[in-house]
Amino acid sequence: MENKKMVREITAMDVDFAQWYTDIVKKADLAAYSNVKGFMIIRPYGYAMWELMQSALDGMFKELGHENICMPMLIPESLLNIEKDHVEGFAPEAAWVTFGGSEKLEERYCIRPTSETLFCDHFKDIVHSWRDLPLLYNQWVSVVRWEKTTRPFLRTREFLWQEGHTLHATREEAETETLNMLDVYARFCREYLAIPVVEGRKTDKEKFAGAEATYTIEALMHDGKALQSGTSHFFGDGFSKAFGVTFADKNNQLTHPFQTSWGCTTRLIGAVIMTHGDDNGLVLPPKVAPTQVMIVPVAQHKAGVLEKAAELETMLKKVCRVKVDNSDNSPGWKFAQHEMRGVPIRLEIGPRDIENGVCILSRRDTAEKITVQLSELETVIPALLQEIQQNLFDRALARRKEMTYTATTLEEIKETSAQKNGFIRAMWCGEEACELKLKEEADISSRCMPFEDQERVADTCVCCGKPAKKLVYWGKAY
RNA sequence: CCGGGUGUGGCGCAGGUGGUAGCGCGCUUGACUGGGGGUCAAGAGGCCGCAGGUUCAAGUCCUGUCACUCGGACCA
Repeated sequence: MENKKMVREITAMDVDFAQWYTDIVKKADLAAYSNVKGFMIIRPYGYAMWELMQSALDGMFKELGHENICMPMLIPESLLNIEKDHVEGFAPEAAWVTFGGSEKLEERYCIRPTSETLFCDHFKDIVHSWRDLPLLYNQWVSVVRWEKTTRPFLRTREFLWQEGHTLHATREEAETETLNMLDVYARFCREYLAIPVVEGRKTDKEKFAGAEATYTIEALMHDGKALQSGTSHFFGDGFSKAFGVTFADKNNQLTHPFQTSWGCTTRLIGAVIMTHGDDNGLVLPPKVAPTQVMIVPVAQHKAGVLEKAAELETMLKKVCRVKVDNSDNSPGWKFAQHEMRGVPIRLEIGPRDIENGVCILSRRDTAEKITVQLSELETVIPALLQEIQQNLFDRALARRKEMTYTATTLEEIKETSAQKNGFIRAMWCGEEACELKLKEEADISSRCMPFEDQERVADTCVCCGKPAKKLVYWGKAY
């Protein structure tokens, strides 16, 4: 058995979680390193997950009236420079194009790190009247940010994402949009990824460059570190003013519209891995598992076994994403392999089962095995997939609760941070100085000011002792 | 960008004080097998990350460099 563990070559999670993560990404063949430093190749299995996420999210966006669009990849420097805070925020990680063919360009182009400026420049041309609003746009593209350290899915120099950009006639409407879209993300994480998230507002220190307010969903990983899993920004009319976007309102007054943007990325794949995985590898929520049921024939050389497996596959295709593993490997090898890749249900079928008209279903999340009549599969499997989906969410939520602490004094928060990883609920006065001090002394940053759970756990700031304004979730983050 | 670690067949690793490159797994061929990574037999596969240097002789010592990895700073 020792030997078999070595063959599996997955480091145990509790020994070194970060190492476990990078190992499993490679072993499960989700991604590979490219020859371009800091860039990642998303392999078919990982990309299939992304496609499932993409299609679910896109459906949610469209239901709310958003349309897809595609902007250029390059941003003229002059355009990027228009909004001061924005350019300062992104300058440190901008990548530049300076040549076109053999000719040095008059003006260099930034490879988009985000597309607010491009959208504004376009909005300026197409918005004239209140009748043109709102504009509800989204694009599925990749962006480039020259990160110093990279980690597959969590931080790479190029990543796939969607960025929604909307323009509204009133402040209220734009604010509502910002919060609605945050809620779409939160719902998506809960319902599809089985990841519970804390919705809240970022402090000014943590907000997006150029935004008036940034809202976030924060998830908690297996090791107690937080992961910012999606953001939604309210820009006010700051960008419109800077870019000269105007429209004639109902009173024929020239007015600057209000803007939002929101995005989530392939980082969500990392979130799924780090939220649900275990010592045997990935555990995928059924809704985003490329293969939901893997049929493993046993004694497949015997007459009728492969035929029966294929028959079941055809039947089950109507109710789930199913595949047969009829490769040459031994059944035991296949079991381990598909567990490592996180397939939610394994269906074992062999000669004995066929005789009895049954098969065995094995759950990835609990390792539980049940014997099921073949005639009942079409109803049992969808129900089981749903149960697994729910169980993963419940489990993750329970773990998050266990790893959420409360602190009221500086000593207490330092001690909690030193001993535990997780969210720490503590009051805050609103001063950036206290955020900096907590980073310095307790090694934590503010994750968000949650919408819910604004319990007044103390009257004074956990750091400076001045009157407290908000409850903040603090933590170590990826 | 700063600090630690690691680069040796496809993967995981071993190779004190320099002296003909090894092991496990995988792979190939065949046979037996098959309900948790099976067994036997016979094979194939390596400019030891890269570039210099020291030496009669470098995987091993020195210098440089690159890549990966962990942690920090910065960020989705």
